[in-house]
Amino acid sequence: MEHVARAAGVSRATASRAVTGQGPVSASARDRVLAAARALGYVPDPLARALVAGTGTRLVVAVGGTSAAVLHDPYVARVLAAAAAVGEPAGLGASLVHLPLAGSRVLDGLARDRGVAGLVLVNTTHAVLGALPPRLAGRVASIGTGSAGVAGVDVDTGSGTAAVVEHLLASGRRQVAMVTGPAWLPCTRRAQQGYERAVRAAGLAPRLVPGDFTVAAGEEAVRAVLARWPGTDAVHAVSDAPALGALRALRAAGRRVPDDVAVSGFDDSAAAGLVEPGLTTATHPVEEVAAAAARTALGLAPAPGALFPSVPVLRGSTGARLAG
Amino acid sequence: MEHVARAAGVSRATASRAVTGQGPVSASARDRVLAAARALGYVPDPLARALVAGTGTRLVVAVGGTSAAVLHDPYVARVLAAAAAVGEPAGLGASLVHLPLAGSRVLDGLARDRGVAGLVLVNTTHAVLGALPPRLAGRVASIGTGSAGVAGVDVDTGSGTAAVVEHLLASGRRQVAMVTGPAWLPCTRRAQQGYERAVRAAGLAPRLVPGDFTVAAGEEAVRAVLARWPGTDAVHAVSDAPALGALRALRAAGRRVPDDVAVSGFDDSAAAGLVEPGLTTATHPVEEVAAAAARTALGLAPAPGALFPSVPVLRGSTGARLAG
DNA sequence: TTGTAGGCGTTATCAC
DNA sequence: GTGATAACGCCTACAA
Repeated sequence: MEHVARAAGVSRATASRAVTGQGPVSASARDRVLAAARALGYVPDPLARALVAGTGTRLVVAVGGTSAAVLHDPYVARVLAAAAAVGEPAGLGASLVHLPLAGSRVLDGLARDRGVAGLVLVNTTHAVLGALPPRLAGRVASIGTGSAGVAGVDVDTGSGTAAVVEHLLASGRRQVAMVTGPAWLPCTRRAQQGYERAVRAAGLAPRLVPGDFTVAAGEEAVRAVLARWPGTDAVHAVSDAPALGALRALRAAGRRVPDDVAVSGFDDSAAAGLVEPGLTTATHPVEEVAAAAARTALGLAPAPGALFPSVPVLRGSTGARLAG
Repeated sequence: MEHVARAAGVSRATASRAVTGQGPVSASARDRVLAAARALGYVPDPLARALVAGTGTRLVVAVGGTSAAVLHDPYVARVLAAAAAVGEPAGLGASLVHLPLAGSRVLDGLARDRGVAGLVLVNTTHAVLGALPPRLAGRVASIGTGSAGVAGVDVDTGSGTAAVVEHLLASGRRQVAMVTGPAWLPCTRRAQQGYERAVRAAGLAPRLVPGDFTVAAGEEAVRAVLARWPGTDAVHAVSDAPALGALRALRAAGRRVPDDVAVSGFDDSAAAGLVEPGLTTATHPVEEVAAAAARTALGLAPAPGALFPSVPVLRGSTGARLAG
């Protein structure tokens, strides 16, 4: 910038004002500075800017979970990529950290780290929300559950789930079980409530089995379902991975899908359209949700007022004839 | 750090030497500084460090491709996550950018941007390697094709592919076609050569059809294969996505897998184990490869001397009895 | 071995 | 409207 200022015949201060657009600058000076900057190929140093502004240079995506294995989840990778895309224009990178269920050590470290520009919480628990250091205030957004001080950005999982379950019921299923999310994760409650609402509206009783976001959990849950309610004719899972596990376990148990048992999931992951039969699920804009959370954490935009929509995607696993 | 130094009764310079481990410090002074740092919860500011060192704060993952859609590829997301994991301890974030096939504009911008600590190239072309600005020298690593000035980190796709194709041949297949990678991507040549080597060793002629890393390309390629060589009894694809597409297209064409036609892919993606029949493929340590590239770009480690290994994973799509 | 002083590139606060 | 000047937090000659 020294060079730019000299080339334009002004001081560094004026040059700075011209490139940032902040503060008073005469039109002629501004034009000369901008021209010089372009000619010299000047690019402002994000570091120095962040240093003086005290804002940090990276957007941290912190994922709650019982083990660091959650960091390998494809969904988490999508969120990270979306966060990186939001930060890129401003020269901000994205980081990925695991947040143990009961530990504010990581959170404290993040709060002290001056390199942290913003924090996006994934799989947010009340414990995390409660342990959030005050220094982070205003720079945090949560995908899912929010709180008084933390903006929550989320999908209308309740309606999305209810719509999928209603499809199961409309196609004649009467014994519909659900593989729920882990008990420690509050935002999966809404999906569960959507299921319960739909099932009760049809005059049926909910059949809940605990699970999580893994294929293995879906397999195990289905074995539990079949043992407890052998007549089950439909299984809905809190996300696609356990639904795919359910598909496998049902097949292993000799049940035909969708003839004997229908299966549905949630998220419309890449694999949902590839398996045979295709997995009925609900889609929602993962990248958009993550980007909105990232922008909110960075103070680039206010938290969206409404929930992002979730719409059913009907495929063969529930007997639908629509292509996958 | 001011506080830490004062608490330890030394100057800022000594405190700095103690925390960085660089330069001469007496043991007693070092211990006092470290103790004080811990007590005060001191965390060095990565920004200020990078500013004075001129090293940047983010690790950029640049992905070559005909369109920005490559940024949504699950494989790219895995690479980004691995890069983020490598940078995290040093307070470095990761960024994701698209590199058009024929454009050094992006590369030039990256070279000027002082926030860039290192660059990891994915889907590297010779054009990109040739257009690499000298200012980036020593801070770049490529996953796949490298060059004189750019460290290449890669998988032994040749042997991995050959091993999978040999499995096809060993199980009696005689008309084995391959869906190759895009012509502009040099590193997929090695996979193709592995296929050709295996096929020729069996006294057969190669049957090549161009494709890319998408499901749709696999579907289209299979239609071309069946039109040209109706007797085809096996299809190997350059990666899992086109292999899964091949699976679908074969089924749509009324061919049974694996009875009529065997199918194999490469990468061992998440979906490979979930489809029915399971997709035979070759696995390799994507995260390790990406982490090695990231470390190399950051100067944290020299480029690995040998190729990372790729080993076949046999599943039902080639008639293997091993579980998927 | 230690302290002092200078600088990394930028923005913000003042006088002018 | 403009130009010095002081930060931001850290590292590193250089001198002691």
